[in-house]
Amino acid sequence: METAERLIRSTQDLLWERGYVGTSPKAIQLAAEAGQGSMYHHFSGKAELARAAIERSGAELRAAAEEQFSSGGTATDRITRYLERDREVLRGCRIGRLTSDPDVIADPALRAPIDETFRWLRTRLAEIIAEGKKKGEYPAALDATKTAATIAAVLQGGYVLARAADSEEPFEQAVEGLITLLAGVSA
Amino acid sequence: METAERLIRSTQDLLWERGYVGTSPKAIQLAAEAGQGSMYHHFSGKAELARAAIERSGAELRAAAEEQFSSGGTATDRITRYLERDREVLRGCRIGRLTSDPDVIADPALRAPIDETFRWLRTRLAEIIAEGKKKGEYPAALDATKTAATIAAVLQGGYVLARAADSEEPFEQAVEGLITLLAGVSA
DNA sequence: GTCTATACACTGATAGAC
DNA sequence: GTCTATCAGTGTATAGAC
Repeated sequence: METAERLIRSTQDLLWERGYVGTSPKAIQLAAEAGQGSMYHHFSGKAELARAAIERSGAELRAAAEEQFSSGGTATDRITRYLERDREVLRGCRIGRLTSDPDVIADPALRAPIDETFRWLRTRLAEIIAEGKKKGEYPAALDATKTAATIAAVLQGGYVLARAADSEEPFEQAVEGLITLLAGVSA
Repeated sequence: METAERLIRSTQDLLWERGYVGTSPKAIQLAAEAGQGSMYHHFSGKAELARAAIERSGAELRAAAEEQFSSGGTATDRITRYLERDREVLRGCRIGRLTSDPDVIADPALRAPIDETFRWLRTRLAEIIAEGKKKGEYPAALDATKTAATIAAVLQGGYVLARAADSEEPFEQAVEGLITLLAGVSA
């Protein structure tokens, strides 16, 4: 694998594991088996490398979600499949966890790919709910945008509760509770 | 105010603002207007000080939530009041945000007060839902524990979405979406 | 493209004086 | 209790050789 590619992937891993503040150029170089000069030849510094890594992770997250969204069945089927997909719950969300980092949120270049990813997710969920409304699966009065935000929030919040408890249980409970609530508004 | 007290409060602020990894003893001393020697006289180091600060923040969070929970009205009234309480959404949750920090999650002494706080919150929400079930406000089949986890998750996830978007909007949408879903299962 | 050398501030403490 | 001195290590680069 090329050096630049190894640097990006190592940064993705370290950002997931340690966050932005907790990730040093030195640690990236070590993980990527690249020297100082090599890293600074390919990237201007930690921020640019992080931007590349976050963009990559965002794209991967979107692709993984789209796999469930584009699978067949009713809107509820597709949403449920997305919610119940296998996840490494205790590691948290690679993208969502970065929102805790003040240096990420303060830098528009680093926040942008995170913003885009969640914006895409909420929009995509809203589209699926809107389709469900058209087919009579949900009442016409259901607000697709708000419901989509609720679904995205349950996942992100589920990760938080799970990491706090050092157990996947609260994540699973939150998801199952949401599925029950969604069933309650179904026609 | 006493020095130890000032140190704890400054640490609470800095942990909220910068996280654990991003908060240095020096920054704490500066904020608390205390010298090095003073800080290390009162606390063994950064970890012990953080523990005191997290415990304090957890207790404050519980007290603030209990204010809404113990107010009058139906279960839905009390939950809605809690969900719609004024919050500094873009700052995120003082406790929840710390779950992103690997050094916090790795140290049982630091994770414990976070775990306790969310465990209390989920239990308390479940009690209120159970009361609602007894009074016929919710169907007997509704799972109080799961629904409680969903509610707690929507708040924590709402913070994540809001910080990603640099806007309170997705938080508010997620909360409103949840309230609609809860109304859907109400009798 | 990659390497080594250098730099300077900051981190998280410890030691001992007052 | 608080202060100042000191310290080994890390963070985040830049400079210039190869």
